[in-house]
Amino acid sequence: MKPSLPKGTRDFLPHEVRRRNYIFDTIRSSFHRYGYQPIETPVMENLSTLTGKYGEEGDRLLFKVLNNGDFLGKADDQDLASKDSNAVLPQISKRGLRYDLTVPFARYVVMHQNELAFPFKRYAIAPVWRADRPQKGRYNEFYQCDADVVGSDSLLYEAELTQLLDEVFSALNLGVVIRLNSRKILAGLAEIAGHEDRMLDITIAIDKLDKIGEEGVKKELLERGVDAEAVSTIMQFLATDDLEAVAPLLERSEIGMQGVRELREILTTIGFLVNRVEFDVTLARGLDYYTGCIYEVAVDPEEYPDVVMGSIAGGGRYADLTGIFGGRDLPGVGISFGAERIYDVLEELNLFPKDTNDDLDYLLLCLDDESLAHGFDLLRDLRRQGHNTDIYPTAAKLGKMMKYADQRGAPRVVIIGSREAASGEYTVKDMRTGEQEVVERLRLVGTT
RNA sequence: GUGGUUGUAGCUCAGUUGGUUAGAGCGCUGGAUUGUGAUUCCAGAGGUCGCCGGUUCGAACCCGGUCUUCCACCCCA
Repeated sequence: MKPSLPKGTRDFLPHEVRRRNYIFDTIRSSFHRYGYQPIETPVMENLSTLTGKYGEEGDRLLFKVLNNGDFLGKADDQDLASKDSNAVLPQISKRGLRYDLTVPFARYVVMHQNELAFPFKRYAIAPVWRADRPQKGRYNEFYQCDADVVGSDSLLYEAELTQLLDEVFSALNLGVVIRLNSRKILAGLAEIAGHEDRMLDITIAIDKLDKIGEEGVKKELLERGVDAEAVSTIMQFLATDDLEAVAPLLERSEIGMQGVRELREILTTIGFLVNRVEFDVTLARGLDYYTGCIYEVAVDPEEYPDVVMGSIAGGGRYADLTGIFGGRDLPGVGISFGAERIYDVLEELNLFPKDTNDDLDYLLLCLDDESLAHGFDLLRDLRRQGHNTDIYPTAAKLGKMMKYADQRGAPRVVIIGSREAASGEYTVKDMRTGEQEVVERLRLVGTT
C-alpha cells in the first residue's frame, strides 16, 4: 500500500517545524506580555456546540465524527432510505472537529464561569479543521493563534488588541495594514439605505469592492434585491475612505453613530504604531457572531505589491457569544493569527531569520571503538554543562561522518581519535569557517 | 458545494503523429582521498509514468472513472 495523506493536510520537516515555532513563539511571547493566559480545549466538541455559530456555510464546512459502535443500526430507516443527509446526520454523528478556537472558548467560559476572574484574558495556539476545498494558503487543517478577552465591554481592549497585532507583525519584520471597521457602522449603513434586514447581503456585496469594482458591487446589490435608490446611497459610503467622511452620512442612524464614536475612541487610544491602521467601510468579515469593532490584517500592498494572500489575521467584538450557551451574557473581543498564511508569506518574502537551523552546539565524531567509549563519556559531560550535543553512533570513516555533520547543520564538530582520547585534548572544527583548533577537555566542557 | 487544472526518479522537469531498453539537472550511494564536510573528477543505484478500467497488434501519450495538486467561484485564516 502506498502511503498518502488526507487532502488539505501536510507533514512538516524539522526545518519547517523550527520556522513554524519561530512564528508561534513570537506570537506567544506577545500574548504573555499583554497578560493573556493559556488554556486548552479538546480538538473535538459536541456538534451541538459548533453548529449554527458560523452561518450556513460554516456548518457545511464542519468535519463530523461518526458515532462509535453500530451507528447505522440506531438511525431511522425512513431517513436512511430517503438518503436525506441532513436528517440522518444528527443520528449518526454527535461530535465534530473544532472549526475555530473562539466558539469552544465561549463554551469553556460558560462551563467554568465560577472559576474564572473577569475580565478573563486567554490565548490558545492550536489546530482547527475546515472541510473546505484546499488551495494555496488554505488548508483543511491549520493552526490559529487566538487571544480573546471576555467579561468587559471596555474599548481599551480593542485598542490593546490592535497594538498586539502591530507588535507581533513588527517582531516578525513583516509590513502589514491593519484595517478596522464596525458592524455597527455596517448596520447603520443598512438602516440609512432602508434595508435594515438586509445587512448581511449588503456587507457581502460591498466586501467585494476590491475584487469586482464599483460596477460589480452595484450589480451584486441589485441581484441581491436591494433597490436602486438604496444602492446609490450605499455607493456614497464606498466612496469614502475616512471615518470622518462616513460620520455625516450616518447621522440619522443611532447605531451607526455609536459605531463611529467607538471607532474614534479606539483610534485615538491606540497611539503610535509601526504599521498603518486604516478605517475601511468595506471590511465585513463573515463570522456571524461579530457585533462591534472588526479587524483584518493584510500584507502591506504598497510594500509588497507582488504578494497575493488573503487576510493573515482578523478578529472582532462579539456581544453575546456566551449567551448562546445559556451563560451570563458576557461581551468579548478577540483576534486570531493565521499561522499558515504568515508562514507562506514569510517564506515567499524570505523573511525568516537565518538561525532557525539545528540548535546543536557540538557533534562528536569518533574514529575507533575506544575513542567512541571516550566520546560517549565526554558527551555526557558536555550535556550536563548545558551544551546541546550529539554523537555519531559508530566509529566510521571521517569523511562520512563529516558529511553527516554538514547535513545536520552542526556548527562545530569534535574529532576524537586515539591521540585525542589519550591526551584529553580534542580537535574542534568550526564547520562554517573550516578552521580547527586543539582544545583541552576542561576548556571545552566549561564549568557552571 | 460549482467550474476548471495538475500528476513521469527523493526534488525540479523533458518525453516527437501511439512504436525497441522512459531521459536530464540537482540530490543519493561508492570511489579518487583508510584523520576532514560544503568545491572538483569518476562510477553506480534509483521508475507499478497517481490509481482502476477501456480502446489498440502495441498506451507515459487516446477514452471513462477515481484520488491528488493548484486556480476561479462560494467562503475564509
